[in-house]
Order: sequence, then structure tokens, then C-alpha cells
Amino acid sequence: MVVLRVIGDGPQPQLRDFMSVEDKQKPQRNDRVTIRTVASHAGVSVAAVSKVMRNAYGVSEALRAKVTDAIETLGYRPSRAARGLRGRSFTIGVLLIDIRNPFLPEVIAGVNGVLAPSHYQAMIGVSDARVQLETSLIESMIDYKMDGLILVAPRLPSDIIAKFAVQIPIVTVGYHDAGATAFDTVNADDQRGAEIAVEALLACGYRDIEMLSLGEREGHAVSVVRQREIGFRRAMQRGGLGAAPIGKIPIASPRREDAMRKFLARKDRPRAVFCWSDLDAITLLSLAMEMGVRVPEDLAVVGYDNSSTAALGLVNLASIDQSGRELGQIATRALISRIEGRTASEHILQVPSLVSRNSLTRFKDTKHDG
Amino acid sequence: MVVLRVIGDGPQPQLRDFMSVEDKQKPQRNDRVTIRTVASHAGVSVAAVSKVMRNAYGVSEALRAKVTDAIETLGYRPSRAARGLRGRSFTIGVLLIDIRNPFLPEVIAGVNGVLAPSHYQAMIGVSDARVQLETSLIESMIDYKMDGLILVAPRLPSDIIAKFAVQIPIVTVGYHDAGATAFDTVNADDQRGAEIAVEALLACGYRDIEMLSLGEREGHAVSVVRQREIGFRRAMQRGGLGAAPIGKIPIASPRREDAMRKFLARKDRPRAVFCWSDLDAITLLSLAMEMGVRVPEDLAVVGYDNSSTAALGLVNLASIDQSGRELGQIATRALISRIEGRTASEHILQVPSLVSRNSLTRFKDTKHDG
DNA sequence: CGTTATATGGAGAACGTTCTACATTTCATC
DNA sequence: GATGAAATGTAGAACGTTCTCCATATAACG
Repeated sequence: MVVLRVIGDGPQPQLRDFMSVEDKQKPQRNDRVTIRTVASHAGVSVAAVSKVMRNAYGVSEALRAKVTDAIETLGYRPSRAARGLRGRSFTIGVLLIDIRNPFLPEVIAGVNGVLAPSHYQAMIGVSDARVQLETSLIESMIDYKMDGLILVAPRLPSDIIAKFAVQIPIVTVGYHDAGATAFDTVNADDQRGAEIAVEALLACGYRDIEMLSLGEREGHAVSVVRQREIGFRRAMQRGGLGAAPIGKIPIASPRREDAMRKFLARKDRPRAVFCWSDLDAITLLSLAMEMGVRVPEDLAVVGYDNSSTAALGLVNLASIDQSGRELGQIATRALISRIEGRTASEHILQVPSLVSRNSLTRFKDTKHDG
Repeated sequence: MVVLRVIGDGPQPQLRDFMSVEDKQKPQRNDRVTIRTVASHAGVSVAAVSKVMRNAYGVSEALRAKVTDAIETLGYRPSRAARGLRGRSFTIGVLLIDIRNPFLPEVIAGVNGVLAPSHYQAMIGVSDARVQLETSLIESMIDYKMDGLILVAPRLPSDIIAKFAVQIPIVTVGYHDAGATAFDTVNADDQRGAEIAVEALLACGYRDIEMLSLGEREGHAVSVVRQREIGFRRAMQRGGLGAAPIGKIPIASPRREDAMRKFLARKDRPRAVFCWSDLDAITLLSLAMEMGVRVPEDLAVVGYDNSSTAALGLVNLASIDQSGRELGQIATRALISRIEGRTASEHILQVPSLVSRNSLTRFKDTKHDG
């Protein structure tokens, strides 16, 4: 019985009440190979098989061979759920906010690369940037008996993360709290990254430089946005340019482009801009083209993230590369280390680098008044 | 004890033998509220609390109130791992191949949107497009006792998916096997999408049209690539243009751009091209710009996916929109329906639409020889 | 061979929940 | 009040694995 439906429009099938699980329970899968099957096949006890699986002390080579042979013959795979109930589930949870963050594919690739040779598996949960949703997702991961969590650019306050870290090992990526004692942080040095951007602009001869940052909701010093602002100010001061003007792009979507258009339309628009993230920098480039602002002749632009879109010939955005892949790798190793018992916190900063492209070339004094 | 490390380069901490879990086991968390705590607090049995949690038959309002009150007072959250061992874990696994697929953020948003009001949680696993890795990830999800799986653009043969579908409810997205009886398929009508692209090109006056598709590894009729080719051929024939030339972009990365450059450099290059996916269409636009091929004057381009990058002013790619969000929603509802007991398979096709942009405008006979 | 130390494998309970069977209570009818 | 049907709440076992304790076997030494 096959149903083929074509949907152009029309009503969607109604989703029934989720809580009514009375009518049909999980069908019984009676053919699963369990630890009992293996023990029986190998002629040993269940506890012996478990000892072999856990690489526990007190297993002879003869027993190990018998059990391993039975496992291979039967194709036994332990239930992660059952394992997690008493021991380890060999699962690492990764929490992502905003799956479109250009950073993320690389981080995930880094995580998966480190875990690939192991028995660990990464499971990803995607949340919106709301404290309640993030909290709920972390709780679900704990309820799942995952062995540890990597939180990527979490928006939660430090004290809430610390409360969770009492329950489960946690490593954060893209979260600057070097004072945290209950969890680890792994970051690109976002201050240094912004400094590098400014230094590159200065080296190309620009002096009239501003930063475009993100609006007020990202108020905490732990956020990458604030860190990049700090670095921007420091590099501007160090470059002898006392003033360090920072414009804010509102978080609310319909007004972001308005703010960028206003920036581009300014009579006193600077000659160079460091934008806090590629996502916004690329939008800025698009609007600049639309409004007849030439990049880099009228406005040099440096972004942050070195996203794959930035590298497109059509976009050609100079950008700070924070190597998400390496951050993912480092975070994963740190988490495994925590799972294995380390309690002293570690805070790791990786130095970013600039990838230069056509949005940033040598400054030319090509005044275009009006 | 805080450790702060800055990494520019240098050796990474060595990852210890994962199988040696002897030295340190999961720290005991003795303060977790369990079903026993709730039962004790409410003065009822464990089974009573379980019945309330499962919304099972045979629960009085008085008992329900007592238990619900205790649950709220204690902040009880059931262990998903323990639940999955006998009943449902209320978890849906989503398997993604290639996290950069422009389709995916929308699909995930659709899935999460449907699940948000429920007790279900989506957990995502990311795999490379290799049968062994995909298989291993699906097995892990089964071992985790997830209630069902959504496979997004899987590369596995149908019979392997069917074998898994005996063990766990499965819905596929972006996988055209309308004959499958063991699992559901939810797709954009990729044939129709390609037809729409060709029809739009014809309507704009183009007659010299080719398709750029993906190379031979995507050989199965279930793949979206083949489906788009079928639609292309049909629409070309229907438009009275018998020949339906389809060029192939190799899968291997360094040679993809070579193939596109060769296409762009052809003396007999067509006046319009339908590209199988935005990812390659956007690269084609970049190379066209670099090689002085004007879009759309020399070459009109239509992509597929309506990715967010296609919408950028800098890119401005006309593209077929398959509404990943809706596909995610439909797939999720279908999966819940399967989890609740439906065994008859369903195959759902959603009609895509064209989003027109500057890469596709009215054909003008502006011959530029040489 | 006897003694001591160490290694090994298994019994039984734990982990946190769901499921089944059924004793008891409640409700409706005469 | 008696009878029968339906509703209710609980006891005990199951789910699949890990952990702890300890009886026994093995190895080393005098």
C-alpha cells in the first residue's frame, strides 16, 4: 500500500496529540543481539563480556579472544542507551546556535575528524538563541546520558553554564570566559583577530577606519562581538588613531539592512570598515554595489570568519580566518580529557590570521566628492 | 586551577586511548530527581508516576494532580536513555550528508518548528557521503533507541535503507524512491523543478540551452541529480528542442572548476544554462565574471535550491526554490505518524517554484563574436 | 608441598524507566 | 444489599548494560 501525494498547496496532515502514546507502542524488535547473546555464544558470563567491552582489568587473553570472536560473529553492537544508564554512552553532544553561522561546518568537521577513529559519536542539537531553548536542549542532552557537551557560541550566562558543568563535562567554543573554573573555553583570540584586521588596514595606508559591530543584545564580555570591539579599539589606539568609532547593526532582521544603507549613505562615511562577521560584511558588499559605493576604491572592507562565501570570486572579501576546524579539534580533545577525569579548567586561545582579498587593497587617494 | 594557553602553532595534546576507560568512570551524580523521588513525594507508586508520564489509561484526576504537582515541585525530568530502553526516548534522529548543503538550514528549521511544541527532540548526526559512515551513524542512532530517523539526501542504496526501516521508522528527504514500501519519501518534485527552469528560459526567449549536472557517482535514479536531468530532457523536448545537452561536473573537487572553465571557454557555449545546484551555479557565476563572460548577456544562468547565497545582491542568481522548511515539516509529521504505528508507506512530492533574479532576464540577440 | 600475593571470572544488584498482570476499589443496575 | 462491569493503583519483572564484591584459580617463592 503506497500513497503518492503531490503538494502544491493544501492542508497539511494534522499532527496528533503527542502525549497520546497509549495506542501504539514501539514495535518489539526481538532479533537484536544483546550482551546475553554474546555471553551465551562465547560460553562465558555477561559480566565477562562487559569487562571485555570496557577494556576492564582482569581479563585473560583467552577470554578476550573468545568474546571478541563471538562479538564479530554475531555483529553485536551495545545499546548506547543501556550503556549510558550505568557507564558511558560514548556520545558527545554539540549544541549549535544558528546553523547558518559560517563557522559551523568547519567546527563540525573538526569534531568529527577527531572522533572518527574512536567509539565516540557526536550528536548535534540546534537551538535558537534564547536562554530557555538552549537550556532545554542542554537538559535533553544530559537526560540522554551523553558523556560531555561542546557548546558552540552559546548565549547563556556563565553561571548557568557552570551549573550544568557540575552535572556533565562542558567545553565552550566562541565564548570568552577565561575566568570560568567549571568548564573549558576554546576560542580564536578575537581581540587579536580584530587587531590584525586593523593592522592590515593601516598597512594598506588607511587611516579613516570604523568598525561595524552587532547591537546591544550581545552585551556580555564573554561574547565574541565584544572581544572584537576591544581588539579594534586597542589596535586603533596603538596605530595612533585615538578615536575608535564603532557603529552598531541591530539584531532585528528588517532593520539590519537599513542600518547598513544608512552607513553607506553617510556624507562622512569612512574609507575603510572592519565588520564583526562575514555574514554582515557580505550583505554590506551587496548593498554597496547596489548603492554605487565601490569596494575597495570608496570603501575597503574586512570581515571575520573567512566563510566559504567570502572566498567566492563574486564576493572576494578579505576576512579574518579563525580556523573553525582546529577549534573543533581542540575542543573535542579537551572534552575527552574532561570526560576522562580532568577537573582543572583550561582556556585556550588560537591566533587567527588574515586572508587578504580584493575588498582590501592599497589605499589610493581617489576622492569622489558627492 | 586555571590553564590559559595561546596557540599559534605547536603540538596538540595527545588524545589518549579511548578504550581505556578503566581509570576514571563517570562521576556519580547522586542528586538527580528520579521517578522514585517523585513517587515518594506524591505518596504513590513508581508505576503510577510512569502511567501519568505516559498518559496511560487508568489514571484518576486526583492521582494525576498529585503526581503533576510533585513533578513540578521537584523539577523532575525523565531520563531519555532509560525511557528508550523500554518505551520511547522521544527523540528523532536526523542524518545529514554534507552540512554545507544550502538546503539544510531550512530543513532543520522545519523539523525543529514542528517538534517545538512537543516532547520530541531532534538530534542531528553529520556524516560524509560514504556508505560505511552513513551506515555506522544510522546504527548509532538505532543503538541510542531513537524513535525514528529522517535521512536527508542519503547516498545509501534503497535496499540498505529498507533493511534499517525494519528496525526503526524512517523517512527520507531528497531521495526519489517512490516504489519503496518500507520507508517514506518526501521530496520536491525535482523533475518538475527542472521543467520549470527550462520553461522560464524558454519564456525569456532562450533556445540555446544546456544543463550542467553532476558526474557519474550519482548514478542512481533515486538521486535528485538524475531526477533533474529527466525533467530537463522532458521540458526541452516539450519545447520543441529535441536535443537536451547535459554536461557533467566531476565530483572530485580540484577538477570541478576546470570543467566549468572549459564550459565557459567553449566557442559553442550555449546562451543559457540550467545548473543542477546553486553551489555549482554560484561558482560558475564567479568564474564567468573572472573570464569576462557577462551574465545574463552572454550566458543566462538558473540554479537550484534558492540558497541564501543566491539571494545576495552580489550573486543575484535565479534559482528553483524547493522550500526546505516545508519539506522538513512534512517529513517530521510523516515520521511521527510512522512512530505512532502507520506502516503503509507514503511518497510526497512538493512542487517547487522559480525565484527570478538578474541571472535570468529577457533574451537579447547581442552577438559578440570572438 | 605450603604459603602468600595477584589475577580472573562470575553472581547479584544497580541504573531509571516501562510493561503486564491482577487485587482492590468504584460505579451502575436491579 | 448483591451482583457484575469497569476503573484504578500497585507489585514485580523486564529492558541491556555496568559495577562491586568475592570465591577461586594461578603464579611466585621458600
